[in-house]
Amino acid sequence: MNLKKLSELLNLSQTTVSRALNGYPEVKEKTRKRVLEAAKQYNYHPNTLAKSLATGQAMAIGHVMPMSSEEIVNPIFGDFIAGAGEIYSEFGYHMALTVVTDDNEEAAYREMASKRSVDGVIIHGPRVPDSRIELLQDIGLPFIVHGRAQDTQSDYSWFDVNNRSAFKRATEFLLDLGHRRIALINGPESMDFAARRRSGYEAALKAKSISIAPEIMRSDHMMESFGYKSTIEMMKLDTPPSAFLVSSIIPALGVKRALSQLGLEVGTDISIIIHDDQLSFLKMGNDVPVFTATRSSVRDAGKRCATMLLDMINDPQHQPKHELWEAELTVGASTGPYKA
Amino acid sequence: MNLKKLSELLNLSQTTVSRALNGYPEVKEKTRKRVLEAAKQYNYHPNTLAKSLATGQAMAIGHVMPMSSEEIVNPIFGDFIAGAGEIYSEFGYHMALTVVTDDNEEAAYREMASKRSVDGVIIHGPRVPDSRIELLQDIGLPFIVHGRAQDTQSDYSWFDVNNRSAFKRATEFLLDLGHRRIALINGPESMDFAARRRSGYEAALKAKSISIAPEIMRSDHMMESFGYKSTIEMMKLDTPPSAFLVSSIIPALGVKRALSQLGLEVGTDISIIIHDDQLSFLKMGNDVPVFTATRSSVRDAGKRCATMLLDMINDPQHQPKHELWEAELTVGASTGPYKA
DNA sequence: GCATTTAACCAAAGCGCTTTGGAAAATTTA
DNA sequence: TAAATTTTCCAAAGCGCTTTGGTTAAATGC
Repeated sequence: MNLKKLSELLNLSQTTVSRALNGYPEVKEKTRKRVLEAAKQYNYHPNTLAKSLATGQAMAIGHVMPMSSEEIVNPIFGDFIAGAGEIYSEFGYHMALTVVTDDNEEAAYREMASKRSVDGVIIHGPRVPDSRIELLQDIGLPFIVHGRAQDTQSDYSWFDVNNRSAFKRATEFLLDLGHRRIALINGPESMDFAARRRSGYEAALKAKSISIAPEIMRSDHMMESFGYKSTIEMMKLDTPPSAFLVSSIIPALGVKRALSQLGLEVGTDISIIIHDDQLSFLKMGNDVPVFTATRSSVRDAGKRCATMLLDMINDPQHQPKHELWEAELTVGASTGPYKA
Repeated sequence: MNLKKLSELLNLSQTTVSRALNGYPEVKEKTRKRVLEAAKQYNYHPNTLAKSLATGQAMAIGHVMPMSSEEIVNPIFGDFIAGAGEIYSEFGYHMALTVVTDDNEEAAYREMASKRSVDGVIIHGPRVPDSRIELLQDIGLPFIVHGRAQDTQSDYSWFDVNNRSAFKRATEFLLDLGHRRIALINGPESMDFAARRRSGYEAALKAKSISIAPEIMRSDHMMESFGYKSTIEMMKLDTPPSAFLVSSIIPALGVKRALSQLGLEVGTDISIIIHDDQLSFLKMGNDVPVFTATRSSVRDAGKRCATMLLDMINDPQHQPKHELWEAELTVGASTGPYKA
């Protein structure tokens, strides 16, 4: 069923049928009703491609899922996409997902722009600095960054969680419990968020005149095994850490596994505090959370990013917008006072 | 830059330029070279929408991501999509992702078909029975099921892991170690894969004349907390299980957490065997895996499904195809002989 | 009652591509 | 060298929609 057939069936012009369906005023109410009913009866939906071609709006948002050389899929991605997807559905957009290897990422954006297959894109996992920002500004494709990049001259829209303050806060929490030797298990420091987290951690230590100890700071892809391995190694040091600050629940699972294996009880013998993206499948603990954490739902972040981007797209003279969310500290069972 | 401008620049007709770019033979080699160079120079990419409209091929595959009422995002999804996406990229397709709440899923498929925005779809998480199969057959949209559904009359294409044999094998492995009371922590039994897994588990028990004990069998969404809670409860029984068979690494983490908390050492005091989808971010253990597991990479499954679907789409008179992969048992540190 | 406005509809152009059915130019055949 | 064939290119139609610029019929103004 297409417009032509439907209009013939109704003895109306395509113009009128189209207008009736799209809610234009220059069509009699009675006619509109007739059209809507027929559309329903014949399960008519306008061909997306034709519509997009005619209107110049692809009604799609592009997401590029970079596949690191280590072939790790960031679990954050799934939850973020779920959030964003909800918003897209609500407004009739859909999500065009492209999987690329790291080195093809720029080409992927160029293609999206040139093919006119999306109305905007979301940039995931910004690095410091990130060439994608300038690229998209050049080609003039609306975009929003989930996170921020540093060292960028120009202004652009971003949504971010205040990673620095969250990690400063978390470190202070541990310091207040009496911990002085606090390990940092961070994400890859080429990533902007990891750099900011480290900066927050260091700021809190400096404020207490505690020196930064590189031997208890690690940064890598946030896998379970990374947390495990780092912990095992650090606990062998002459003065091992008494607390761990971990960038994600995934490596934290590894930290916990290592500590259990060493016969240490988390929350009493040794403390763990994490940043929790509230991944839906890893909600742990009921009344008392398993991990003390700075929390911020990545799902909600997805929703917000999508909303902001759609707003931008539908407001031609939009100015760059910024939004910074504070993470919330929730105390769980994984932290306790320093035990000598 | 579009075809018209490019052809004017080249002093050629749109026809010739189009043919040159698409590799048709009726264009002089010299001309083709000239066209290709100009296309590159001006960074010309054909407008996807126009191309799709003209050819009738959307060059897109639809994925519907159902959002359960519990709002859980299955982490499997991310890895599967990464695999499928790789194949799509390779063949110039893209992925159209739609997030829907459970009750809107059928409508989402109908819309995709009617809007002609995708050339085919992948069905995730088939249930027993699953109405989507008949629906898609009705509307005539090519599809492949990741998994299988039962109780379906007609033939359709699917790709599946042999869940039954995997769980039979895993159960037998535990039985051989002397375990007689084996708990099953399964996915939701409305899901086909979970039903098959249970069937494999029961078959192995029956073969040894061990009775099925409902009090040590659970099925629910595969969250960490589900594994934890189930374990705590089961270990309170008069005759608690001496081994756990767990449907995914996620609830297995919860099982392990509960057992550690109870002071039991996994692998000696009590055994865990899991089905491992080899989620990239949860690779645990180096030489010896943490968990004994039946393994099957969901990432590879995504690749294979995508390949099969594209094959179907490009072969108009395709017959339904089926592919069943066997999971591989790898022994890790989480299992050991039965200790009275 | 006639001119003017408004309401309701339509024909046709256009979005940017592919593809059909020729036509002109180059090449081969006789 | 003229005819037949092949090569190379092009004009125009069509994919299914939206939208511009009418036109006709009904309503309003004076």
